[in-house]
Amino acid sequence: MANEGIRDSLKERGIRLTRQRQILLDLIDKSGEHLDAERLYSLARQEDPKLNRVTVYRTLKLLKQGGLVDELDLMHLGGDQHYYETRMKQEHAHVICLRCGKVEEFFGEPLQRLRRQIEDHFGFNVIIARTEIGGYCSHCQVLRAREMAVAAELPPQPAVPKKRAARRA
Amino acid sequence: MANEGIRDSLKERGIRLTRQRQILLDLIDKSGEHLDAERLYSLARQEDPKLNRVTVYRTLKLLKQGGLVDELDLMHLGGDQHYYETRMKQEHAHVICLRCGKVEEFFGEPLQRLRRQIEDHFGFNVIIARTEIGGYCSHCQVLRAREMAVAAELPPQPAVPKKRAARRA
DNA sequence: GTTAGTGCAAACCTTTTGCAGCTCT
DNA sequence: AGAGCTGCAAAAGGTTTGCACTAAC
Repeated sequence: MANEGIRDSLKERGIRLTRQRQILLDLIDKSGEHLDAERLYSLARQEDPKLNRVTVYRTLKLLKQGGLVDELDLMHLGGDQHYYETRMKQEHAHVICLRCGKVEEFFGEPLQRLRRQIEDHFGFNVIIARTEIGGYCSHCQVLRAREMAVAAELPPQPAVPKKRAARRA
Repeated sequence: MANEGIRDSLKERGIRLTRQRQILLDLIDKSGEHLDAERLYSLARQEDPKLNRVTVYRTLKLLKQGGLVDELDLMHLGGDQHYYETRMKQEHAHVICLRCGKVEEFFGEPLQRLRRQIEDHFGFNVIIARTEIGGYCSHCQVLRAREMAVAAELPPQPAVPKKRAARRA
């Protein structure tokens, strides 16, 4: 278990480390991807089928308020849900491909510089910074160019209804 | 009417400029604040009481897809709705006070620099960048310090239920 | 006269709340 | 025992969709 930082932080504030929270904590902590509540719920149920969706939301809220996880939108590409990541890493921007949905992380000095400038300029006390960048990754740029060329030759396509996520069980 | 840029852009793509859209366009364009759909709807109804909320959403989607407005979250301080602003201005970050809710805009070279670095680093084609910074404005920093001091002396406060926005009509 | 756009109602997805019962300490 | 948590059901908030009617070109 690698999430001792989080566990300690919770204990200090008298927050109980229940079985459900341990499951969720472990999942968030060791997941490579950016999980949303529904995905986290579905993973958690594999370990405890009784665990309720509401508990997932309550736990996420707790962690968010405690500054232990960051909440992301990832440009709302997958819908209006939120995504979560542990707040251990250095500040970084999320770079989201609008075509394939791949998410890259960018670390670099402009982020620190931006933070510093805003603190200086406004006398602002920065607590949390979120930078999300949408565009096309190198791979999708060529695919997209091709798609555009084809679309230009064809009569206007009948719009395919945007697929929504499957109704939850 | 100052929104000729938007009007032209719509016309070029054969999108009709209906009375409803003109109302909404004018409101978005000349509003100083960051409007959400509900606020826009309420303003629009003052000019046309028959105008439907759905039309507001459809128009916003249209403008967003056309790259004519940017969609913001403003750190979800006021709830999970989105805010909109015309995309005429130079790229800027939004700086939101987590206590009083005031939103400042920050223009500055770190933003351009960040964009450039990401394009170079990933070979990424940046279409839209969104930076939102939460923290405490200079004014609220002192108020907050005072509040914390008081809270520390008092027994734990009974949590006041978070007021949700009034149910829509 | 077409085709696109509107209004209405109803659905949808995501998240929150109320409350009774359970569980850590 | 007592505060804190959970699960369940139900609601809320924000947004989208289906469809018949209307209006812009």
